[in-house]
Amino acid sequence: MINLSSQASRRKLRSVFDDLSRHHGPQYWWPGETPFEIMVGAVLTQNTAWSNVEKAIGNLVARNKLDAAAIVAARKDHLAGWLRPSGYFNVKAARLKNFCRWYLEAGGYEVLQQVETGALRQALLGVNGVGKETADDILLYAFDRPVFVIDAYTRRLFARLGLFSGDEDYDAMRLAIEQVLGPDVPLFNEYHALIVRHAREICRVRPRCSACVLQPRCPASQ
DNA sequence: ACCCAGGGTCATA
DNA sequence: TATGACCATGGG
Repeated sequence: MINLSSQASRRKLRSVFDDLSRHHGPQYWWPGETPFEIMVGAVLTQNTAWSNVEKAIGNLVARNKLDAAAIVAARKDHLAGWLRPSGYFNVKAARLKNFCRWYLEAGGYEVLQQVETGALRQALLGVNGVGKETADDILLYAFDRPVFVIDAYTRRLFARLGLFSGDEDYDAMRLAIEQVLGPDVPLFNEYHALIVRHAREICRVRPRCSACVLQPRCPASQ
């Protein structure tokens, strides 16, 4: 990893954000009406296109099952059926049940909002099916905690900008960026949203534009 | 037909 | 600690 404490790296991280922000405008993330819906979406979007997640959440809403107690009470095969469009539906049915069981036993949103960020992160990581990125999505977007989410796009972008080698440990990369840019919840929120937006709506339409550095096999970055 | 998606777990070495 | 197999639908 390069020296992120240098002024050059700091300015680079800022200027990339400014460019993305000017280009795309505000993103209003995370899509979802409530913190609980954001948490459900974070689990369902694991390695999955958001358009498919929306269908699964739509199924839950249509059956009045977008609720932790209802999900815990539901039969697993029924839940899997509702989650089918989001892929990995058997795995995700189990994961979502695990998460909801923990969420209820922990006391729900108001209680969890009182928990210190590091402890809350550890608790989330203790849920089978919640890994680091999912936990950080939940911390940042459902609990408004100053956590920088590291996903595959973020690794590619920062690696190809020369800020990282790309294969750093997740938390080493996260902490380094958090030190340089934050703590700043609105900035972390918008930065991650812009990176995903940039990959989703530009690179596919114009595969040779500079944004294609976010794609797995970018001809302009190898 | 192929590639990819807003990952994570588990078994194995 | 570090790979590899596995999970699975839907859009480009």
